[in-house]
Amino acid sequence: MAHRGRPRGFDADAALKNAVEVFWRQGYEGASLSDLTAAMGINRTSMYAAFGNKEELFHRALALYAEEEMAYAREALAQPTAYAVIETFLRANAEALTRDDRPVGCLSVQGGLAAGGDNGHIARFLADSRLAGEQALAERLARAIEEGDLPPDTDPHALARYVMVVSEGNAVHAAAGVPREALLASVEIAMRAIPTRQLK
Amino acid sequence: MAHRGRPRGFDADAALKNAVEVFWRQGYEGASLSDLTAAMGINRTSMYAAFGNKEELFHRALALYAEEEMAYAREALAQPTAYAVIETFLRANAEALTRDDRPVGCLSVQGGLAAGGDNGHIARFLADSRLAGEQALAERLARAIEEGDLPPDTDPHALARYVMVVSEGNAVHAAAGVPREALLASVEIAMRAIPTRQLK
DNA sequence: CAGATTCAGTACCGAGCGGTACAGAAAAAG
DNA sequence: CTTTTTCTGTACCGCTCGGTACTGAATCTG
Repeated sequence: MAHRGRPRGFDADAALKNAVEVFWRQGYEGASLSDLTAAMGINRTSMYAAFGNKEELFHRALALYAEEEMAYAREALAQPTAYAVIETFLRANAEALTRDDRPVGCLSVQGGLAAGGDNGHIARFLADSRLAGEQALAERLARAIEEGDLPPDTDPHALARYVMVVSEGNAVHAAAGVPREALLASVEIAMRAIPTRQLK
Repeated sequence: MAHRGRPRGFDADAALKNAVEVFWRQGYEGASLSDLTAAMGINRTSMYAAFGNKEELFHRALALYAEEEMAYAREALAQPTAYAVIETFLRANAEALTRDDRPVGCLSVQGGLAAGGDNGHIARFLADSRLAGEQALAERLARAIEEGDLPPDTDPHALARYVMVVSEGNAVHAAAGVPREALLASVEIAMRAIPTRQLK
């Protein structure tokens, strides 16, 4: 199928990347179309032609965020031991929450927590996406139990949920301006709750 | 000073209590004046006469929330040992986050996380109020160190921050619909990071 | 009683929202 | 060249927002 007419004059991926930052800083409801299009450097009309509407733009933005800004999570899952998986994840998470070239905090956490009215499905969508990460971690921990890397009576879902609780709590702290070193100190304490193979 | 004119025809405290629930469920920006006055059972005009404006109403609502819904935190601080203080706080917190006669989650956490634009000072105000609680806990833990109740090399601020991280992470989970038992399981794991006098 | 204050209710303000319509220019295919 | 598609830009849609003005009735003090 051939292409007819004037081609798109902007880089949709680059524009989406800029939209991510706006949603990250201001949340779904707090980011107005004027904010978004201004940051994306394109016109209102072009945005609707390229992405459909605000909600679809948000979905695309969250997908890009998960792919680029959460890459450390997938890398952490590849660590050889459960302890290393968790420690790598939480430390990288604390650093990602406080990168000085990015908004502080986590897009998924602060993007839709307050959306309780008409946009309740946004909050549910974000919660489900976080739950998917928690599930992936639980499966990795279940494998660790099979490998004798965690005590056999460990509940992998409960442990994964605890890790995500620390991650999200740190996200709330980061959004409040707590510095990186303080987040890492919380990670260090949190790691004391993780069983190690040696202690078994 | 005497009172002249028609007296107020509604219970301001009861109306404020209803406003708390709306802010709790929908956040600061998500709660419209129509939502608020409808729940409070009073007129728009009466609200402005009694509370000033939306932001002052929110301040009053948060104060009432801290006084009534966070009473368990002050009770927890009165526990005899640091371990008991933390465990009592986190368990009561998990239950408060999932009371079926109240909105799920924490007003302070979900009330203003997404407020990044004009209402940024709301988020900062909420963060400061959470920090005050963290500071109170840190002082209680410092006393515990003096009493030999925690190892002398313990950093009370870091430990208090960790406890608040767990509390806020659980608040995020609760807002996502995670049930009480799951929150309590995270508390149980989190407690493994808390030193006890016996283990010293 | 008169005067003061608050009541409930409604209509309205300017502003911003998400989204659309329409303009005229630009760049591709045939 | 014509046609088609997308471009940029502006104006506008209906709606909701927080907040105000005004009305007439109600209820207090003095």
